[in-house]
Amino acid sequence: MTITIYDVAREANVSMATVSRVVNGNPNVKPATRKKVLDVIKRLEYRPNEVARGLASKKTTTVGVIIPDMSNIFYAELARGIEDIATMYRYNIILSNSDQREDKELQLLETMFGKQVDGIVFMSEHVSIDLLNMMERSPVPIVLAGTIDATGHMPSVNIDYHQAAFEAVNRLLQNNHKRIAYVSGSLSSTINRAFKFTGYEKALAQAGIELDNDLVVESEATYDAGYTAFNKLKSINDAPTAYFAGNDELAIGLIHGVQDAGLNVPNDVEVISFENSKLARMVRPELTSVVLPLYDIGAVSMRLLTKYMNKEKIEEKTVILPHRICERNSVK
Amino acid sequence: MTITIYDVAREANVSMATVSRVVNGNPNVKPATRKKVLDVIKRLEYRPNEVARGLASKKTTTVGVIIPDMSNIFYAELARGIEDIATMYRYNIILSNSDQREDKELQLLETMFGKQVDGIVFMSEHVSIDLLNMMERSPVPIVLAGTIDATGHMPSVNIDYHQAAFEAVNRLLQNNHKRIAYVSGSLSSTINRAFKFTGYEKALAQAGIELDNDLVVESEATYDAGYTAFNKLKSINDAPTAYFAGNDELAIGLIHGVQDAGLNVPNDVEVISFENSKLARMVRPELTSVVLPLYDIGAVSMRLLTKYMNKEKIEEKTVILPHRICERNSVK
DNA sequence: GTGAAAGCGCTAACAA
DNA sequence: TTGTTAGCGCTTTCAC
Repeated sequence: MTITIYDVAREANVSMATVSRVVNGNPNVKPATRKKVLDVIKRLEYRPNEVARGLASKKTTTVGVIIPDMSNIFYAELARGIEDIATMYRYNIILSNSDQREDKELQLLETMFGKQVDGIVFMSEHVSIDLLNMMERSPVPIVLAGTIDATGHMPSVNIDYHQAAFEAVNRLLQNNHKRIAYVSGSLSSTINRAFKFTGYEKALAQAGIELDNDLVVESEATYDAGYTAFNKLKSINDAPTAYFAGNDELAIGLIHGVQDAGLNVPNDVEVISFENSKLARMVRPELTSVVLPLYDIGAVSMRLLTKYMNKEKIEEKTVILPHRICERNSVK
Repeated sequence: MTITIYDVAREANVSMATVSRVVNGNPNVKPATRKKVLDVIKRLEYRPNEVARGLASKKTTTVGVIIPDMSNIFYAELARGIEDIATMYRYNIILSNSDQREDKELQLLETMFGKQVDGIVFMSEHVSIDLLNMMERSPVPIVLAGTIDATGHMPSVNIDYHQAAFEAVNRLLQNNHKRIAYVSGSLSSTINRAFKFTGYEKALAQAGIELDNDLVVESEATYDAGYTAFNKLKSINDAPTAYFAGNDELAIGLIHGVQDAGLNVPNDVEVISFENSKLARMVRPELTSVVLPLYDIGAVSMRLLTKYMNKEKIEEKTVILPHRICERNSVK
């Protein structure tokens, strides 16, 4: 038998409204009766039913988080930032994996609406029109974390990927490389295609180097793919002497490819990464990398969401966090 | 204006009970009226309010997951297994980080009870008495995933850590090592202390080697800690020639320590790990490791939980999954 | 096969 | 300062 607010009221000889008041910290309760109620609550081990509360108040203090893959270190870090800020603001999180499948993303949004979440943080490498339509008709605020909405309609938090990629490639250019490869994750990812790739392009153009499509390889964003990419590129004519890797795993795969070919990083081949997860220090040489502040992106997204949920005034609906390059030893 | 079951009923000229029946797939509805209702639902874009449903039915189809740190690759993998099976059974997941702090764990349980979750999957390196007491008085089933309950009262899924550690150390013994170090994560972790350590102990004893406490180093379970541990042990008298690492990060730190000291793995020093995450293949040499089936532990835990939630008969309340050693190149 | 009506446990006016 | 009373949107008997 679960005990309800009504039981407490009866035991304490007050109305349920009064119990509700003390439970919700409403100041309009005489200290004496507050104490009386609190005592009964403790004695009966009363615990408010948040579902009932949610139905009555139309607020569930839970937010939905839609993530491509929580076992991916990249997204796990983002999610941790989200969760930390969520708990700071007393929200709980319903976390679901979408595996980047649009149908699942759509269905997950639907599920979260049904569960009456107070808001949603959404992550994906590509936001389709259908998704955007659904989001714009959302009953609750949604913010995009580390994900790009081409229309710019949705609140979002990111870094300037284009500029960051530009700088990364420039860092390589600085060492006089003429043949710089871009080993990217999937180019169906908006960030990879429309921002990082164009940053790469721009840096080359500015250095007067013609883009060679043979030097841009699209693959999964994994260690094996990096390894494979190097082995594919090492034997082409005029092979690249430097690599811009889409993420740390790719970079490590690349480096091991180089080393297994009897070459040295950074003396024979230089590699710059784009992520700076804790993996970056777990290779020899350690990775020089653009630092993507994943945790912060998650945290700021959630903070932004709380502002929407509280109907606070929003200064920046599209926030761009700063980035930098962390110098280590994969680039001279 | 959100539209409710009542709106649908009115538009379809039926009672809300009938709408409820079609929404819930109750067969006692004439096909014609079912169709009529379905049409109205589609036209009005009606979406059932799961909170109201939860209040009325006393089931929320959501389960709580308490995890030490979701940004830790180890737990993230476990959580992914949990989530996959949860969605397979149409549950959603409320995920919260405890950072292994008992007060947070306690409070998180309380929160989840309040949210009326239908069940809980709990992970922690140490389950205190207070926690156990609270769990035994839980209104909903709880299963422990990859975590040990000394009393054996709670349902749980694990591997035989003791035996696995025993085998790992034996693998090293097989190569005639006499000085084998155990670089563990925190020994306040029940698994590390009561199972892996004793497995190590037993293997040594059986080989007639006396336990040397200088060779067991307790640290964080991180890359840096592994690196540091090697540097601490390399210069002691009769330094270890083989290492049993508590997890992959530790193992990689150890290996880089060895290499930075100008030594070779596995020729000068051998290292065996205990985890086999994807990191295991991202070092040179690749790690020989006990494979801890994290994803499966998560998946099986969740499956077990569904059985409890459905009040199915439970065959094994304490499930032990099989393990094995994956041979790669950090051990000869 | 369908409807009426009583809750589920709480919040939030509104009165007193 | 406290109590009364409607709901919140749905499920679930129980009749018909």
